[in-house]
Amino acid sequence: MKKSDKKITIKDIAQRSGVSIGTVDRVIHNRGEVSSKTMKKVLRVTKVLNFQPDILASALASKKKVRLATLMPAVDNDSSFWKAPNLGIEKALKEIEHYGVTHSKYLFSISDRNSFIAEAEKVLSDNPDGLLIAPSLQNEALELAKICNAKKIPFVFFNSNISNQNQVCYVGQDSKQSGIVGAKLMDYGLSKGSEILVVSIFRFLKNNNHILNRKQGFLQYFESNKASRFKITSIEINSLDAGDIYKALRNIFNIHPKIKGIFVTNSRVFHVARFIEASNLRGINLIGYDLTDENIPYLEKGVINFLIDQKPVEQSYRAIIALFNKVVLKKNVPEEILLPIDIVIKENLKYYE
Amino acid sequence: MKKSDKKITIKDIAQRSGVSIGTVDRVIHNRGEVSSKTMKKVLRVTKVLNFQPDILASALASKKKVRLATLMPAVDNDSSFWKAPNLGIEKALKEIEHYGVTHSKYLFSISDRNSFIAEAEKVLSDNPDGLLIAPSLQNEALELAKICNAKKIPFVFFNSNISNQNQVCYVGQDSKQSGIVGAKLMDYGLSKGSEILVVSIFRFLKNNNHILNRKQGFLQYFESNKASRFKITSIEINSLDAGDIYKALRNIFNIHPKIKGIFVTNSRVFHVARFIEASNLRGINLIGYDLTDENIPYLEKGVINFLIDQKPVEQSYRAIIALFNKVVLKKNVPEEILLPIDIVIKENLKYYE
DNA sequence: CTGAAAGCGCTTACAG
DNA sequence: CTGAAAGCGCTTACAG
Repeated sequence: MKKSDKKITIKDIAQRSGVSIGTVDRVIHNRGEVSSKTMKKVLRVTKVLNFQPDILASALASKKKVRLATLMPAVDNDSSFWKAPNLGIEKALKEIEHYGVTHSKYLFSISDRNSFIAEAEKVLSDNPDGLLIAPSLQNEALELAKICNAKKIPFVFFNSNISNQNQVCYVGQDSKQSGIVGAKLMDYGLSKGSEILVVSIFRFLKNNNHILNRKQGFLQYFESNKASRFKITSIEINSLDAGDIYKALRNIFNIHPKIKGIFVTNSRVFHVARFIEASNLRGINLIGYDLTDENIPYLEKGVINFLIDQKPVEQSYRAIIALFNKVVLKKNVPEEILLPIDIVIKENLKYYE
Repeated sequence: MKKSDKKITIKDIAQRSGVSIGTVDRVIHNRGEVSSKTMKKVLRVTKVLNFQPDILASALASKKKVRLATLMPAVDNDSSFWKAPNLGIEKALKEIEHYGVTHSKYLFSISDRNSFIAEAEKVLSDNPDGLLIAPSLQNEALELAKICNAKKIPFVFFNSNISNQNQVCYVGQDSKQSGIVGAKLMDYGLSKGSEILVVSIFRFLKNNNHILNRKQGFLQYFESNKASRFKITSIEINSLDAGDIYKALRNIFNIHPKIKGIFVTNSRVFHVARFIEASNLRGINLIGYDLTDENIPYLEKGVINFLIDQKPVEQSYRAIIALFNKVVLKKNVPEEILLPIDIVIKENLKYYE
């Protein structure tokens, strides 16, 4: 709190070291052409005076341009989830544009692996100074990560993660824990002996740990806590076609007509809500993910009881800032930035939209 | 997106207007000594070129110092709630210190109206350029607001609000809506016919709308939705003494032994948790506010089911930034910044701490 | 009322 | 290996 009043500048440290400010700049940025003797001297003074460079002045004087890029899914016509990250990216860019940061976006289709590969190639040929990746198609993203490492392009994963790829950082939710939260909410509201259904809907389920982990977390909660209270059934639907999904749900309800709780492992929960409405089912506890345009009306109507929000806007915002900190400010960035598992009901919805 | 590539500067607009950059600066900052003719000319060019001043360069060149101040409750030994805002204030200050912002803190005791008045007088005699106020003692804060208006000191309310005082902004939660959220969670988990207790604990209850509004929201939910499902009783405890609180609770439980749900309208919910534990009561649904050091252990143990978080760190952070935007950057600030009503359970706790 | 000049703290060639 | 100088976009006295 009481720090010395006057801001100390490279001028001060130049004087105290008996060199010119140009030399000070060289040692601060470690760009060589300095004798080890003066190097040491300057570094010492730097420490002693606790010099903090003024990054505003630095940005002003520097003509350097930094090019960032983002590779993420396009909004598909099934779910609008991927609209939100754009807002976070834009917000972050606005804050850092004064630092000479530019940005390009590359969009792939979440149901088309080839589109991922094509866009990844474009990114690589543009050779950005830093890359933001949503690795929703895990196998393909893994390949990309390897190439980035080879080309020394620092990258941040956001929304979902792949462990140990030398990413600068992962920004997103702990997917398994979010499943546990879903389970707790289910447990809290369901009466003893009820039957529960877990629904996973994704084109390439085996290729997406994010969704699998949620299911695992959900199941684990009941295994460890109250194995006997509920009977749990799971289905996987490897299609985004509304007809296919409807058929699969109708089929499972024919077999298990007494299901009273449904947990959907991603934003496709609205399909289940539609099914419930169309089938005129009553008293079903429905929990899913994400405040998408498709889901929100069902939360408001009470067909969906809880939506778990992953803060998609903040994810991309924080991810860009993390990349900026690493690439531009050379700051240390934490390996993981885990965002809250927000529990959204009709009554607190408007503060998350 | 496609904006003209080159950044346009006061130099550009000086050239295009046929004046010097000094003059441009005068009109941009409206500091007079400019003929209306050149004024108009320069303004026109400014619009046409869509000139955006570089605030980094501006801050660098300017020697101006801006003094902000905060008046808020000290941490009392009953609840640690007021620890959190300090973090938000510090985070904000770190981000804006390059702009020449300094800050002083003034702490009053939430149980001592005179201490508020004493600190308010100190603030006023220091005459800051902007003031952050937590108006927990409403009547006293109201007086202060009036004086600030007279002295033209812009101020932001945070945590709780007093309407129509010409504040720059209110940053905090919608207290009534948070009560509604509490009610919904109570409703969701309680079986029909249960009895509910609403507990308010505060030294000067009548002097704090924030807490009263929460209660009102809670009651309103049940009045409008399910009047008949539950029986609801309320008590007010105008003391922070643990003995007094314990006695009051014991008394109410003697009269209403079948209470199955308790809603506490502020961070003092841990008192009720202690009572429940000590009395060995079972199957009680307990909902309260704030992730304080006192409350968290009871959430973890399962004595408290839900805590509604008001994001105290973010509140103060956003409040300082709002003040900064208004005072330093002369930006427009929204009248209200309403933060989410976060629902916290044991399972998602760690992401909010 | 207006302009020229110095300076904020740093970076970037350029000369030696 | 090192220093002096110009410049980033803006603000601030100072002359006139």
